[in-house]
Amino acid sequence: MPKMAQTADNGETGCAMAQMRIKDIAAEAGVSPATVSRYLNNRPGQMTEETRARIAAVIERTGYRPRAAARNLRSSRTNLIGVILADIANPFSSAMLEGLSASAAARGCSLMTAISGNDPAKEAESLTRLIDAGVDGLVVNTCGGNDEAIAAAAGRLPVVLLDRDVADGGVDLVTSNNRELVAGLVDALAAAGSERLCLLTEASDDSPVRRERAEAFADELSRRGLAGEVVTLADGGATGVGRLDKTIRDYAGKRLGLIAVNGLVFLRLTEALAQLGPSLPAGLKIATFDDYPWNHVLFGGVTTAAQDTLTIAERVVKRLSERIDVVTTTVGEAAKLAPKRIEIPGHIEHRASTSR
Amino acid sequence: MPKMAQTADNGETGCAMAQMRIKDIAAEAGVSPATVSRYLNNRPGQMTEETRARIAAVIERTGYRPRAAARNLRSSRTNLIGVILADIANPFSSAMLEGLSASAAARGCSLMTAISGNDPAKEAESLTRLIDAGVDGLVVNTCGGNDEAIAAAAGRLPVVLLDRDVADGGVDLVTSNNRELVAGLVDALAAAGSERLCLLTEASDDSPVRRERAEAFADELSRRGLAGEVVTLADGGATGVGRLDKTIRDYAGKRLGLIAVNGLVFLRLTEALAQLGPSLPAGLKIATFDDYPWNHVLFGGVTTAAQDTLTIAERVVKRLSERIDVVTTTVGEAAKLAPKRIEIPGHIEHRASTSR
DNA sequence: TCGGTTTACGAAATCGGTTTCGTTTCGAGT
DNA sequence: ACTCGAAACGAAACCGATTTCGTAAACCGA
Repeated sequence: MPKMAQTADNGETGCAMAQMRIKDIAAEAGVSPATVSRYLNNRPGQMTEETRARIAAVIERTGYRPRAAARNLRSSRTNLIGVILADIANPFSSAMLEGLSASAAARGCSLMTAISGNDPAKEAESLTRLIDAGVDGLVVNTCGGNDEAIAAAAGRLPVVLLDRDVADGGVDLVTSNNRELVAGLVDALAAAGSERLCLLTEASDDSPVRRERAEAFADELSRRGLAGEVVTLADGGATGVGRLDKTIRDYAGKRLGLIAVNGLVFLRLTEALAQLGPSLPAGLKIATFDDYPWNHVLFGGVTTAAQDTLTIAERVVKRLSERIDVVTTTVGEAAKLAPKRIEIPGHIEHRASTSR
Repeated sequence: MPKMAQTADNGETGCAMAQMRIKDIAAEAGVSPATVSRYLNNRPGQMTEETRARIAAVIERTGYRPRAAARNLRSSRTNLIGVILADIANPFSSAMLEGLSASAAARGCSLMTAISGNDPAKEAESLTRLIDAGVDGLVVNTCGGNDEAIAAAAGRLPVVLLDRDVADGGVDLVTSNNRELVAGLVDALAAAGSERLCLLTEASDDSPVRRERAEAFADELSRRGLAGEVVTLADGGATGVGRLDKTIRDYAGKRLGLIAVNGLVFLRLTEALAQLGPSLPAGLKIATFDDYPWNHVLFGGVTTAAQDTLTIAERVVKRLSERIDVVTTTVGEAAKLAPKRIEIPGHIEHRASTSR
């Protein structure tokens, strides 16, 4: 015999305690739960303006909020977007997170975040944890080493890669237009009179982004007939700085132009230069990627290739939404979206470090 | 008449497609769904070692993963922790997020994050959105202006405040020991020979943190009989820098010691100093809060009050877990935990800016 | 006025786990 | 051998929404 587990006292005691359920609202408004549900999701099967008003009034009065868990179960949608970030200390990542948060909120979604700290094992764990949690889609700024796992995930639910691609290549990717940015920095240095250009990179950094920037750099040099090379610093410690130091000393006064491939390398460059003196050696010009707030201040301002993080975030969420909509709309395997590569233009902040 | 909606074909076709349900596992292992559920949550009602092994084998083989939404619905727990951050651009916040992420993951929880961008309206919206999503508890780094809403939330679910308190005061708070840190910085400056100290703050910053540091600063000065004052910069733009500029010029060569109340103020201070010259004016000593990576580099290294973000994060999650456990364990209103204020000691990074 | 569509809405199945409660089995005590 | 209590497990209710399907009323053109 089924138990009677309805709310016992339901008199007009305005005391809307102990969490209302949709059927309570329905009863109070004199309609069925189905109708309330339709109201909540304003579904095609419309209702009388009068019914709508009655339901609205009850909900307003009781402060009713539908339980997400129940909704998720039945509809198998959570309105959650999973985000895996490689390195939150990187301002690019934090800016990204802020942008993603805003764009997602604008679509009524919340963010579930995980941070791998550049550890592939953690990244893999985050991947399964977020998927198990039931996210509708996934944004991954991968640290590498999980390419198959990520590709596999992309086969099971919408995934958009952020900034860093996977080997396979069958997954959506949103990134800055690195070739354009590299060209912009080379432009700036050339205009400042640099005759020989170096792109500074780190040995441990074998990311697609680094490779792309390095290739673009080489292409750009040969296209303009400029001299230059890619200088790879040893990781951490004095060795790298020493190498850098040498490079700088070798060329000091010879119209050398330096580009740091990312903010971390720029930090190490700054340290090395600090040993030579607080201001730039004469004739040395500098530019960098990643627009840290400090770039305004160091050396009186460092010319910077700034990424349009807000737009990137927006496009990521937009693309993910498209995929999510397809998944929940399409019946079978039909209408699979082809993987897409989206490049967002950035811009160059011209500052004192590349003035004449 | 109830429909037969079981999985139709269930032959030994190892092809474990279309998402297994707990009853499929149960059938395959020759037990009831209840037993599988007990296995998944290793519940007190134990089972035969043999049964356990059979279930484990089936789960292993099929790669079954329980659907979180269903679990959440019945148990009304989500293993989700909501996090609201005021300003993700602040490295303190990103470090915090990383720490929270790790600590939460260690307890099998995921993070739902929202970023208010110091906008009270967004913060309020995030508050309701996260609560509606069903988080088990909430970590709030408030930007202010929502004190009653936050207090109200704390009455309905576990809430732990991060760094910034609310007016009411009835909510758990985890923060750095600001008095100790201020004392440490004053120590460093005094040891470096500064005779007159200024604490630089911003007009727009009326946060409890700023107040606490300012009070501690004043106390520390009078305790040691040192001269000094709190200097409030006008917001943004030249005015603030001008004010600062004047202060510095007035005192230059007079053993002035400056403390930036946070990283943002330090940035502006650096800008102002850059106008005077790339290295510190003679006799000027500097110290700051918030350990940005650049603090190693600027002025050859800036003495910094560093917060122990990892420990803070860990204690936040621990405290939140305690509250969550109480909520889900306790029957009635009994055993309410009293609000608690937890202070985590930080430490001073002594660098060149306060050397003799 | 009448068949044929819409439109508005309700009854009940459903999502996939968890939890309660009851039954069977098994071992120990006398 | 028989009772009793605990351990192991199954049947079925349950969480609270969504969704399907069916029906009655309203509408509409001929």
